[in-house]
Amino acid sequence: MSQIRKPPTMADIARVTGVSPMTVSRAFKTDSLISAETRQAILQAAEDLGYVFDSTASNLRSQRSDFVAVTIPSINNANFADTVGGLSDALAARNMQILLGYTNYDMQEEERLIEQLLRRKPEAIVVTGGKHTPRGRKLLENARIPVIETWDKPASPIGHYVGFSNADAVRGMVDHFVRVGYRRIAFIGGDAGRDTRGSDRRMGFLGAMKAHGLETDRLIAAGPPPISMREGANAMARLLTEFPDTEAVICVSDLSAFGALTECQRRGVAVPHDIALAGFGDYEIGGICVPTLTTIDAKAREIGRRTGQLILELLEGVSDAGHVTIQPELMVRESTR
Amino acid sequence: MSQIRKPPTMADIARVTGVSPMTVSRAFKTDSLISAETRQAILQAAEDLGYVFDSTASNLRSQRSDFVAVTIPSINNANFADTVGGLSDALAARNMQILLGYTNYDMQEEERLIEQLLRRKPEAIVVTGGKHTPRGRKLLENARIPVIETWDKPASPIGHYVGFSNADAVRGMVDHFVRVGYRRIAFIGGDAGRDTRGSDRRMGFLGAMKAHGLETDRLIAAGPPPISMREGANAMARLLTEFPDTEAVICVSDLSAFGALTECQRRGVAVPHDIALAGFGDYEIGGICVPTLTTIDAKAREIGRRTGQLILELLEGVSDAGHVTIQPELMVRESTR
DNA sequence: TTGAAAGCGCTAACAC
DNA sequence: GTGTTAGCGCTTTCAA
Repeated sequence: MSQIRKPPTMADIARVTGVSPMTVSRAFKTDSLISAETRQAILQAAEDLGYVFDSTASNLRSQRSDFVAVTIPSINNANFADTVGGLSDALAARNMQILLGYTNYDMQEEERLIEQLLRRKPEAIVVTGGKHTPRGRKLLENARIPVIETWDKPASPIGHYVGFSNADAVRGMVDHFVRVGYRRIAFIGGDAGRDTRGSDRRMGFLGAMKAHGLETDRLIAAGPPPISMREGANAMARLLTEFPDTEAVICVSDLSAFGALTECQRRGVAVPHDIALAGFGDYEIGGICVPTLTTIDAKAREIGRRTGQLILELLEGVSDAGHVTIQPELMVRESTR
Repeated sequence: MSQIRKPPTMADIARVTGVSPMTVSRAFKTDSLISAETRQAILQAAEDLGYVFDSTASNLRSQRSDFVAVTIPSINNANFADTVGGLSDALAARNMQILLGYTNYDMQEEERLIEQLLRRKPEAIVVTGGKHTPRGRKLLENARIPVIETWDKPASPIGHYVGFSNADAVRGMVDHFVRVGYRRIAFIGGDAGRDTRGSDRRMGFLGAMKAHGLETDRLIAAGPPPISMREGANAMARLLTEFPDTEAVICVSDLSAFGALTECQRRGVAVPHDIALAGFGDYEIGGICVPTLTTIDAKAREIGRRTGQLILELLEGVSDAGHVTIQPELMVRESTR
C-alpha cells in the first residue's frame, strides 16, 4: 500500500490541475501575472499533494540563492547575535535567508568557512572584522558578490564595510579616564594576535596612554578568546596582586569586566571607590549589575541593520559603494567616577 | 578588457585540463577513483581559474543538500547557542551545514520558518520544544526527513527527541527546597502560554508545591519571553512588595535570577540570608556572580551533541528511532541554603 | 581510471 | 494570461 513515493513536483501539480508547469511556477511567485482562480486552484492542489517548493532547483535555474552568508567569531556572544538579528530583520523584507557560520576566533577557520559558504552561492557575504588570511582575502576578492566587513574599519577594505575603529573607541575611553583624574590605568584583554578586535582595543589603550605620557605596563593577557567572565575574574586577581595600586581598569568586553567585578566583590575591593572598572560592548549585564558598568556601546544591532540595508541597496544597484562608519558611544555609569 | 565574465564551471576546467567534466567532478570528491596526477592537474586548474564549486547544482542532481535545518527561539541565548554549538561539532564530521532560523518564541513564526527551511531540502530538521501550531506539526510530519524535537520531552513526539521534562526538573528543585526547609516559595517566569519551556517549568513548580501542601500564589509573570535580566529585576521588585515574607524564589532562568539578585543587592536584601534564589540553565553568569546561583544544568551542549549523533545514525540507517532523555542536574550553590 | 548521455526540478526567454 | 523549449551545473548510471 503506502509505498515510499517520490515527493510531488510542479509537474505533478500541473498534471492534476490541467495547466503547464510554467503556470504552476507562476502561481508561487507573488508578483507574476496569473489569474486569481488558476492560482487558487494550483495552491489548493499543492496543499492537497503536500507539495514543498524546491529552492535548490529554483536557485540553480534562476542563479539566485536568496542567501546572505555571514561569519561571526562565536554564536554565543550577545554583540554578534544582535548584529545578526539586525541584519536578519533588514533582510526579511526581501525574504533573504542568512547562512551563518562561526569562526571560533580563528582566521584559519574563517578561511575554511568562507570557502564553504561561497559554494552555496550567496548573494552577498558579511564577515566580522577586517583581517583575514591571505587566501581568505583572495576568496572574498574573487567572489563576484558584495563583501561587507563589519565591526572594524579596515585599513584596506575588500569591498564595503560597516564598522568603527576599535582602537579609537578605547582611546576615547582612556581620554575620559584621564580627564576625570585616573592615571594608573590597566587593560585586561585576550592574548595579542588572535581576536583582532581585542588586539585593536589593546592598541588603542597603549596609544592613548603613551599620548598622555602614562605608563603602559599594566597589561593583563587573559588567554585566547573568547575572553569571558571567568577569564575576567582571573585576570583581575592577577592585576590586584601584581599592580595593587591600580586606579582604573579597562576590560576588552563587559563580560570580562563583570568577571573582574565579581573578583573585586569577593575580595572586598569596592568599585569604583577602590578601583574603577569599565567594559566594552554594552551587554545587558553591564546595565544591570551592581554597580552598573561604564562601557562603550558599539551599536551591535545598528551594525547589522545598516549592513542589511547596504546589501539590499547594492543588490538593487541603487548604491555602489558603502563605507559606513558607526559612531560608538561612551556610556559612563556607576563603576567609574 | 576585463569584462564581466561568467564564473568558471567544471566544463571550463575540463576543457583546460583536457578531461571530461565527469572526471573533474570526481576530482572534487575525496573518495572517488581517480589518478593522483589527474586530480592534481584538475585542482591546480581550478585554483588558477578561480573556480568555486557549485553546491546548488550538486545538491539538485544528487538530491542531497548536506543541510540540517534548526530552529531555536532566540539566537541571543547561551543555552540554545550551546546546543547549536554541540550539534555543529557533531555534524562537522560529515561536513554538514546548519541552516539556522529563530522563532522569537513565537509558534506562528516557527511555522513560517519551518516551511521556509523545508524548501531548502534539509536532510533533517531540529526544532526546539515539543509544541507547534497544527500546520507546523503537519509540515514536520510530512517532511520525509528525520525530525528531532529538543529541550523537551513531548507527550506525543513527531519523530525523535533529545530532551527532558522541564516540569520534572523544576519539581526536583522544589523538592530540594522543601527538604532544606523552605516553605514560602515563589516562581518568577514569563506570561503563560508563549514560551512553552517556561510554562512547563511553572507547571512543575505548581505541581510540586501542591504535592507538598504548600501555597501556590507566589507567581510573578514577568511579561512575554525572552525573560532576561531586566525582567527578573522588575519581577523581584514586585515580589518583595507583594509577598515580603517570601523565603525562596525559583526563576525561569539564570538570567532572570541574576536580575532578581541585583534587585536584592540594590535594596540591601541579603541572598541567601534574607531570601534564597535559584535559576535554571547553568549559564556562565550563575557560576561567577556573588553569590553564585543555585541552578539546574540542562546540559545544553550535550543536547546538541546527542542530536547530531542521532541525525548521523538516522541518515546512515544505523538507528531508526531516537528518544534520548537527558538528565538535568541540580547544582546547589551559594544563593540557597 | 575515464567518458557519454541523461536528467535532477525549476524558470528565463520567447511565442501566442 | 498561458504554453513551449531549453538549460542552469552538476552527478547518476552505464559503458569502455
